[in-house]
Amino acid sequence: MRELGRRLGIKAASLYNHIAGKDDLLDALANLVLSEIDVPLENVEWKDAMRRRAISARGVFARHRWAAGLIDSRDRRGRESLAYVDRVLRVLFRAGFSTSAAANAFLVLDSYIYGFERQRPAAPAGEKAGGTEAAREVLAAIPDGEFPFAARVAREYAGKPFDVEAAFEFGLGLILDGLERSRERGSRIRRGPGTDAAPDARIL
Amino acid sequence: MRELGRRLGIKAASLYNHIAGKDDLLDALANLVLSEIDVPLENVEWKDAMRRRAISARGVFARHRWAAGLIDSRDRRGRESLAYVDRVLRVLFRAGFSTSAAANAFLVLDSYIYGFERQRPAAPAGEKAGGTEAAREVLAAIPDGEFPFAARVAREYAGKPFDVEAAFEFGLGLILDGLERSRERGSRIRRGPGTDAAPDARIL
DNA sequence: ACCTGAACACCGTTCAAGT
DNA sequence: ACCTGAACACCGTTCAAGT
Repeated sequence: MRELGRRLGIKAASLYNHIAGKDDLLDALANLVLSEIDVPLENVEWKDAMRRRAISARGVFARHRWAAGLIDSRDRRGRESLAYVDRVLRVLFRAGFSTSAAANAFLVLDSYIYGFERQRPAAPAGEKAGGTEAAREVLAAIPDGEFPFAARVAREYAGKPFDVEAAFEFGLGLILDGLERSRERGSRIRRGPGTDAAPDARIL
Repeated sequence: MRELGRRLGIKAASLYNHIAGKDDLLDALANLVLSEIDVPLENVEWKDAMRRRAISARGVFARHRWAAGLIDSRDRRGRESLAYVDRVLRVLFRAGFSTSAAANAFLVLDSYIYGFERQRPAAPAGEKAGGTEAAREVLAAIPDGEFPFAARVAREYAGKPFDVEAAFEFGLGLILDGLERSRERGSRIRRGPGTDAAPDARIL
């Protein structure tokens, strides 16, 4: 607050003429970031829509390393937040996911998306070249002869850069394929003779 | 610090006779939590070992909601941290993962594990019965007629509890199956005639 | 060796006083 | 309507003084 005031050329106390408090500001910030994530709605297959959403979200979280933490520390009741959730679920429902299947798919995907950039050691420089420096530091921290497996990986990436985007899309592909498989499996099972499954209970 | 001192029946300043500072303490805490996660080494197939690790970690992060955030805000150079990474990689290497495949598998799995409990709305009470209260609050926050898809999910879980463990293991299964598939695909491709692939380059 | 009180440089926030 | 200075209740940390 004090720092923000300073940057605006204003005393911290004056901020309270414009916002209710720090929480208010952080909520607004979280919503702003959320609105940067793009969720295609028209003319897309669900898998493609989710892939594009995931990639867009990861980009945002890579640019603003604090963002993922901020968003899931706030609760999900702001308009922007609800609108976002609604858009994502809309895509899944339209693709035939049941209520619980959609909820699970959402949770699985977002766990991965939100967790990814947090896991990744902070890469100071560009995107593609990420990790090299971090790997070198880890390597330096490993005592001689200890932790050979960790050392092996650190040595690998101390040399060649780690392709962050490729790694993300590798995991994303796994998950999307898995969701599709379980969706098909779900409907196949339920479509057996004599079953008149409510669309609500197709999977899980 | 001041609060911690109070609980120990001591002034905050006295803490500095025992620890270097707050950062020191948080590092120790992160390592302590890490050591609670169990990574089976003997007589286990990699998939089983990773599944057990994941379930154990999720349990820890569910019990200590601050832990996942703490751990990935610290850097990975403490002994405990390195030992943990080393154990996990050892399992993967022994199962035939290449260096980069192991690194990717690790990153994908941990992104999911660390992201999961953060994503999940805080469930005040017990594990299995989680989410009901949260769902009701979300439902109450949705304006009439708006966000129909979000409302549909909220309505579902305002009634019946959300099975957190089942949801986690659903996603975990997807990812492990996907990793296995890509591992097999990897070795199949490289084992073609005339190829003498280094074990280091089997996948990705 | 360990504790204490006082102080320092910080926070976010409130509020009476100014314009 | 918006800003300011002063103050309040907090932080983590330092350090001379005590035992």
